[in-house]
Formats: sequence, C-alpha cells, structure tokens
Amino acid sequence: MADDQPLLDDVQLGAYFALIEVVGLLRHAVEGQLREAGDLSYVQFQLLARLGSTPSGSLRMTDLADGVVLSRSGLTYQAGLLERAGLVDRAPSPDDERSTTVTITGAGRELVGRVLPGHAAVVRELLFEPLSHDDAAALGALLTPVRDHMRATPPRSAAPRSGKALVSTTTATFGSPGRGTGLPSAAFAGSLTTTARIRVL
Amino acid sequence: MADDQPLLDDVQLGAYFALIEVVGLLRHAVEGQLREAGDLSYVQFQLLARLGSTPSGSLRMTDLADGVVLSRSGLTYQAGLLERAGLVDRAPSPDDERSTTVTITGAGRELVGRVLPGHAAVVRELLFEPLSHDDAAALGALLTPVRDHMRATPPRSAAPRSGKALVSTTTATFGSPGRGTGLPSAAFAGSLTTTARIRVL
DNA sequence: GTCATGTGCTTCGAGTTCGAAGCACCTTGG
DNA sequence: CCAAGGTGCTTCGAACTCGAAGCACATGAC
Repeated sequence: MADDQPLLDDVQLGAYFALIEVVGLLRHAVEGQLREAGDLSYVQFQLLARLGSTPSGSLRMTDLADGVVLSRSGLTYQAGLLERAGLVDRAPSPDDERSTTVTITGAGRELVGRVLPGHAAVVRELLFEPLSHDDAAALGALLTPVRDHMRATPPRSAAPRSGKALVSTTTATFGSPGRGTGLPSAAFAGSLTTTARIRVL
Repeated sequence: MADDQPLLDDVQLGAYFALIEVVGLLRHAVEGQLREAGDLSYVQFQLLARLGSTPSGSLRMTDLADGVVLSRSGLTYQAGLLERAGLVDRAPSPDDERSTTVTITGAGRELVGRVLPGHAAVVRELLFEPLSHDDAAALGALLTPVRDHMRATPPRSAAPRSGKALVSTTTATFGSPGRGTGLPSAAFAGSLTTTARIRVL
C-alpha cells in the first residue's frame, strides 16, 4: 500500500484548521457569557441543555457523558456540582440498579431558559454573522453526516470497556456550494509548507 | 425588552450543535492518536505545528497563545514542558526586552513530522470520510470567513487589565455557596441579549 | 528626566479533566 | 443456584487550564 499520496490535501487541511479554530474561539466567547449570565461552565450548560431537550428530561449517566463528549469520571464530578446546586436530580434507575438516572429540575430548566437568549446572541454574533441563512443550512448539512459517522464508527476510544454503536438518523447529505469562490484555504497550506515537512501529508 | 424572536432558528441551532459535537469527537479521537504516536497532547501538537508553519519557526508567546486559543498562563506552562523536552527554545526578543520568542527546534520539527501522518489519517477517516472533496471545499469556504470574523472582532484578550468594562450590572455572582455553580441567579439574560453584549464583545 | 500607564510574561491557587482502579450490580453458562 | 465475566458509576491521583496578582520592560506626557 504505497500511499505516498497526501493524506490530506490543502483544501481539507484548510477546512480542518478553520473548524478547530472556529470552535475554539466560539467556545471561549460563549464560556464568558455563560459565566456572566448564569455562573455556568460550558460543559454544565451542555449537560442541562441536553437533559432539557429530552422528552423526560432525564438520561443515564453514561449516555449523558457520551452526548457531551465528557469522560465518565468527569460527568460524575459535574453531576455532583449540578445536583448540589439543585439543577438536576440523581436517582438509581428502576430497571437497572447499578445505573443512575439524571433528571433536570425545574430550577435547572429555568436557568437554561434564562441563560439561553444571551447564549444564542453570542453564537449568532460570532458564528452566524458572516453566514447567510443558506450558509447555515449548508453547514448543518455538511456536519450532520460527519457527526453521525463519528458516532457510529469508533465508540469513543477502543477502550477495553466495550463500546456501542449509536446511529442517529438524519442523513441530510449533499454538497452545497453555499457561496462559491475558489477558497482561500491555500493560505494555510501555503504557510504550512515552510519546511520539508509537507511531504508527509 | 420583549422583542426576541428566536435568536437562532432550528437550522442554525442544528448547525451549531453539529459543529460543537463534531469538534468534540474529533478532538478526542485525535488526542488519543497523538498521545500514542508521540506522547503529545493536542495543545502541544497545535503549538508545534503552528510554530513549524511560520517562516522563522518562531513566535512571540502572546501570539502563539492567541493562535491556539489558550490562556497566557496556560502557554507558559506548555512552553515550559516543550522546552524541557527539547522541542522548542525560548529566548528574549531582541527588540522588546520583556517579550519572549519561542522557536521550534529540529527535534520539534522531527516529532511533528513523525506524528503528522497518523494525525492526518485520523482526521481523514473521521472528518472527511463522509465528505466529498467538494464538500470539504465548501466547509472551508463557510468556516474561513467565520474564523476571520471572530479574529477580527474581539482579540481574545479583550479583558481589560483592571477589570472594567463588562456590564457593571452586579456581576456579583450572587453568593455562590460551595463555589461555582451556586444558586444561579443571573437576572440579565434579557439585557445581555441586546445592548449589553456589545460591550463584552 | 521621571512619573503614570500599558504591555509581556510568569507565578500562584483553585477548579476541572482524564484514565486507572475499584465497587456494585446484572447476565450467562454450567 | 453459582461462578465468571460484562457493565454503570464513583473514587483517586496526576495533569492541565484559567484568572488574578505580580514583576519587568516600554512608552508617552509633562
């Protein structure tokens, strides 16, 4: 398998870097807003939002952890904080005694509702300001299959502790031009090309 | 102010969530690979890659920190580790005595080169598997302006040295018993939504 | 010049994350 | 039934992050 062919070309590299960078900046900004508005960390907000968006308002610890991409122990820690703050309840699952079910409380819902507008405002200002509505749709259409692919393939690190596949539907695929243009990602690749290192790509 | 039509519609919300989720999963997966291939954390890899992609192979501490979206103190810590590992050098800047210039070493470049193929492979498998080449181009075209917009708006360290600005409105965080997550109370979601936020940004 | 203020980095303490190890509970096979 | 292994969660120690405070140099007004 002599695949000397670049594993990632310039276009892909540019998209990848932009992706990481955008989320880093966005997350940082949002974090500040959440802290200000409700004294919540980003993870905590994610947890509450995720719980609030389920019909029952509750999830198993493991599913919640996987949902927000957080380690089990990390979730144990955060769930403890949220519980102490009265934003969630924890109770053993009825059908499986070793399982814990986390449920968002009224106070939790209220807090999310109070914080959400500001949160949305920041996201809109930073993420969607430069994007048309069609662009936003295109972005979602591109990333949704990616997410499903990631969720389906490797269950979060091939840990000895098994894994389960989770396939959420939503196959909205399609490649949208959104906003044509030749794409400036060459800029990344260009600068990355400095030394002889590019060859490995 | 009662205004508020939804600040984010379903399409935007979906794109936003997918974005966050994809990066979370991707980052987690990549982290495992980097650790295994070169005993590097994701941040460390980012730092080395960024240094390696500049013509001189060096950057000021602050610029490097901003580049990878990391706090100054966080960079100080990481730079210390990388220096001890012989992957970068630190030296006072010639023109500004209080500034420190970080430079990637030969060993650093070598390590990046050794780790990069595997890194690229993971990214390709997880991120680009479900995307056509045109999709990748479209993704980059969508996100690049967003990144530029984010970089242009708040220069990351917008926090005034002597805590001012920001909405004066209390910020009192209300007694947080325990610590963080204390009884939230934020009462300004509304005001933050509109005018106040401008200050923050 | 020199004082006030701004900027670049580091130190410090507190909070958060992870993975490994451990405990408790289910599930099978016999 | 019972033993062996799988699964769900928590505890533990180590590593990493952040913001505030502090030090050193730089810059501008007077």
